[in-house]
Amino acid sequence: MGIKKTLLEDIAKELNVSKTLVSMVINGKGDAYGISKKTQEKVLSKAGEMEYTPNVFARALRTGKSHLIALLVADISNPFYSNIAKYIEKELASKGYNLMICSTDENVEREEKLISLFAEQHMIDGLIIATTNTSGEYFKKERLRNFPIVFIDRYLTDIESNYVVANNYQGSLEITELLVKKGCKNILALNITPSHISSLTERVKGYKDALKKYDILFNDENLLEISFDNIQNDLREQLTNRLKNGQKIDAIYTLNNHIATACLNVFNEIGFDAKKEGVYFASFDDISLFDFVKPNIISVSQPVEKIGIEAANLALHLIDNKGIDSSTFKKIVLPTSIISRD
Amino acid sequence: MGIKKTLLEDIAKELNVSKTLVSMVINGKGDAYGISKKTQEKVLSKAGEMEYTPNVFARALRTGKSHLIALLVADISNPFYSNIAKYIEKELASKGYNLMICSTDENVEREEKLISLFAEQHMIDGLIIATTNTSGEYFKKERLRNFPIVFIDRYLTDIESNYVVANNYQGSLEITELLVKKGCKNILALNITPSHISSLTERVKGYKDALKKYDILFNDENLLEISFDNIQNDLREQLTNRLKNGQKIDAIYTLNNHIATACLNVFNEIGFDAKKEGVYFASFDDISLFDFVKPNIISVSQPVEKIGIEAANLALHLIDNKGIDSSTFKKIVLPTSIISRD
DNA sequence: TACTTTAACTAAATAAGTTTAGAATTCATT
DNA sequence: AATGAATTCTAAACTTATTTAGTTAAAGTA
Repeated sequence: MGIKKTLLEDIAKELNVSKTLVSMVINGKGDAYGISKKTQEKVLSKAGEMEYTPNVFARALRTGKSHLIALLVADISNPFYSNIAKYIEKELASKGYNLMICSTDENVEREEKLISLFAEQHMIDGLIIATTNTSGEYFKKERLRNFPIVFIDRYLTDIESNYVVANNYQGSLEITELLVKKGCKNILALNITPSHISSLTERVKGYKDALKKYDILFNDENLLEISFDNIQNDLREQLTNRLKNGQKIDAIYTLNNHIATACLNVFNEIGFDAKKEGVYFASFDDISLFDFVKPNIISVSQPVEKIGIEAANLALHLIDNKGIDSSTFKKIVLPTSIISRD
Repeated sequence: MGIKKTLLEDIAKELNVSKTLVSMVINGKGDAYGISKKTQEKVLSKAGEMEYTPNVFARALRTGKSHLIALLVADISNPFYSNIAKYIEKELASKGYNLMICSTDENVEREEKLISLFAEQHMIDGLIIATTNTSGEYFKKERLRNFPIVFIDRYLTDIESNYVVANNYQGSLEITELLVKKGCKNILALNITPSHISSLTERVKGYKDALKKYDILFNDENLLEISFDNIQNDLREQLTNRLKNGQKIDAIYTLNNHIATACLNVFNEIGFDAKKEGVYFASFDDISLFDFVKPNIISVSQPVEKIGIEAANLALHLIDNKGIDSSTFKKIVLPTSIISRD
């Protein structure tokens, strides 16, 4: 049946002291409560000897703190998110916090259910989220007021919030600019729909503004919206259609890594050789394997490590200053970098 | 300050019943305890109206069940693990369980600390782990006896355990065989060291047995052990050295995706063109992007979805049958498939 | 000596549920 | 009418910590 866990009371009995005292010492408050050095030592050594580990649930129940933070992302198998997750976890671990990672599958209902489960009932102390929600309505709930939430990757434009994001606008502007400088006049941008999320709208804006900057008229047929739910098929259809009709393309720019890989797949399927056709391939979001992929990929790389670390620390800051400070929102926008593979 | 949470007691007061009754109804035990249908309805509707959600800590404290399962892997940003994680999470969510994912960084101490934190103090109900440990000694601890643990990807040979793994031996044998059939006689295998983990030793065995099967003498200089901590540099050094000296190579076979990507990087660095040199490139572990990578990669693909689902269900099974059944261990070995890109 | 202060410690309340043992009411039976 | 059984519900104990309010004993002071 396994061995019985050591409780505070067991240590207390062994030493003929109260469990109050043991609790105080274990939590490092011995000095603050005036427990003698000798007693503190006795308690600590006995606790070690008996392999005491506190019951996290009893502690969380009493204190209201679980030392647990949740990370909600669309899909943990997306390397962008799994990399961020790695750094968040590392940063939190160093501060004594643990991370729960959950995928929402870009499903608003599931996202809200998870938030309700975790945050509203205070199972977690804080939440880091790449929201898939269209609006901030849900986050205005009374129950979520004052709950430490850090948005990453995407933020909601209709509510004030704490967030850590890459400079999507700037990155997109720069990569488009680079393509233009390489002589491109007809850059086909491939976006995901529904594309209400801030990161995508800003990338679109960056793309358009770069064109404007160089007096290139934005052409409606050069921005395709690919359905997220049926990405492969929809992309194949729209792309082949676009390649046949309309003005000749000199670059394809995918607005995230998800479309980028789908696009590579479609290239294979329809036998499109970007190099042969003289078409540049560019993508927002870099994946390390892009270094070895057949059509050279020019990409915007996001500072995933920085995003992770900043998000973790912002969450911890909000937890520590709950209530206080709640009127000022931290908005952290980090620079991206262009990786031009020639 | 946020709004006060609804408690069982609040519902009880509103309806003039005991919180015992409310608890029973909420937990679906109304019929079992003979609570009248009418009362049950009243309770449920009031609970909905007041947006009641149980306090997970109070519940976990009393019942000893947290409905939390932890997944420990070396590195959540490794696509192999993040994919498995995704399917485990999905499967668990459908059964009312939540997942905590943690990276151990292939660090035994960190792994043991996490197990101690989570499992020994029963923060979690079960553990799914791709262990980085050399031996099963730690898992023999009295405290872990009878704790539901499912090993994935790797298992320990010196203890009996429940595990879900791919058939590493068979997969490695098959891919080596394929290379031999393509005419390769000098296949350079690249392994990670320390390589005590079962998956790697079995892949090595599969590699050697395939050679034996075709009467090819295994050559010691054709199995390089690359240091995990310094993978890029060590690989560069050993590979360039091996390419210069010794018998000419006709294939390179990396024993996991980590070495595979490192190897691709080194190819770039040292300007090695596998295709030009007439060297096949093969790898255990498939990554979807391999489809577009420059030297064609022949790979062994593991059934990640299946591994995730089986592991999740095995963990749940162990949790449900704790104590019972503990003498028989489930060992699930799943078939791999070869992806030969020609 | 009597009173205050300080040091060192403890009993009991508390967090929010679940479970056990039993009570109150109704109904049926002799 | 009394007894037994079934139905429906509840008080109190319990889970394991933390925290509050307070006690005891020793030391210091007037």
